[in-house]
Amino acid sequence: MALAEAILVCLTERPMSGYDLAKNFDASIGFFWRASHQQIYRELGKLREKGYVISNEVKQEGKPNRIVHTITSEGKTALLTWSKRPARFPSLKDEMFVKFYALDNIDMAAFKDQLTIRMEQHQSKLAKYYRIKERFYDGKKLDLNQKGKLIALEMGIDREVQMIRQIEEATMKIEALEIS
Amino acid sequence: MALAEAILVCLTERPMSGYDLAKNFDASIGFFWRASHQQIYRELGKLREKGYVISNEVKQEGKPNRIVHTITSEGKTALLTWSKRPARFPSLKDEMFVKFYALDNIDMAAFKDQLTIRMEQHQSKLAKYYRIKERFYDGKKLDLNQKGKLIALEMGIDREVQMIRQIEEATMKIEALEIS
DNA sequence: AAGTAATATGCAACAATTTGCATAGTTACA
DNA sequence: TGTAACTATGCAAATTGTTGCATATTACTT
Repeated sequence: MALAEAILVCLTERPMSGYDLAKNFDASIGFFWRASHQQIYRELGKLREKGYVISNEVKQEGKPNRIVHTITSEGKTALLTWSKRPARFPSLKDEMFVKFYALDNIDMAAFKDQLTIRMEQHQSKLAKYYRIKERFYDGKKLDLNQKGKLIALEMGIDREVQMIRQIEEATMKIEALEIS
Repeated sequence: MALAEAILVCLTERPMSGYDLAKNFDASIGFFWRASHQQIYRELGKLREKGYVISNEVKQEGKPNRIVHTITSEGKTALLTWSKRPARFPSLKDEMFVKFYALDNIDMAAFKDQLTIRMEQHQSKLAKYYRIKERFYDGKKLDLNQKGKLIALEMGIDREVQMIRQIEEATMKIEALEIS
């Protein structure tokens, strides 16, 4: 249940509302741990119960009031404890691979189209990562925290590059099968 | 919910018991879609209700009886329909990356140890993949189904090689941070 | 003037996953 | 003779994740 920790990690940077966190997940830490706003709000409730965050309502005019969550020292302790526990081996789940296991029972033309779509998705993700890298990291003076994020981002870039190459290669292999 | 489909894919090869499927998931298709035996048994119940499999008890002496599941033509139709739907983009979740986002709030020594452990896990997974490739694919005459599995396996190998390299690089980057 | 997007929060239902337990016989080893 | 591993199945509870809905205001577009 690293969702709790991912939220706490975000809150070490600055106090945030659920909405802020959801945006942060969309554009940053969520590259490596996805979560919807519904999940985030529910988890924030649990974190408040445990005393890992305190929540303050901030009046806003026009818009609905924001509830800003701040990490407590208990929360920081919990983070440190978590950091010492070994990270779980990620369980990969990818329908695309399952389809490779059933080449003789699927619609091959449809599958090839899907591979193309999938490759494009990885390309647009890659482009997004590059934009972020350029905008926030290249040529900037970085503190320890930012350097860590940059390492993760570069690993993400690497992964997308690999996925694109892998799908290209797999597509060619499949085409070769069909000719023979 | 590709678990249902992953099971059906396995059953296209031959009728299997829940136990057989669980082993299959441990050693083959589960590399790309993990599932526990509890999940598999429950899903088999659903597949039976839908008429996608039929289940027959086979008497065994000494051991508990096996319940062998066979895919029906409805099941095969469902597989074909599924194959035409675009595969979901896999949502990656990796605690390790989350920890990179919190370098200034974690126990760095513990984290480095974890990176080492993680690298070893990828190495043993890689070794396993190589053994399977050698044993079942290298120098063998392969049908379409087996060729598809081999493509997936090679993508898996590629991914593990990348992960090992990535973690090595990341470890070096972290060490460089600490010296400066 | 109406529609859409963005801001901001959250409930409820459902689906999927994990974890722990339970049963029960067989085989192999020390 | 005990104990561990393997065969074989499954329930129950808890957690996590997805989908759909609901509210309410501002700002921009058609």
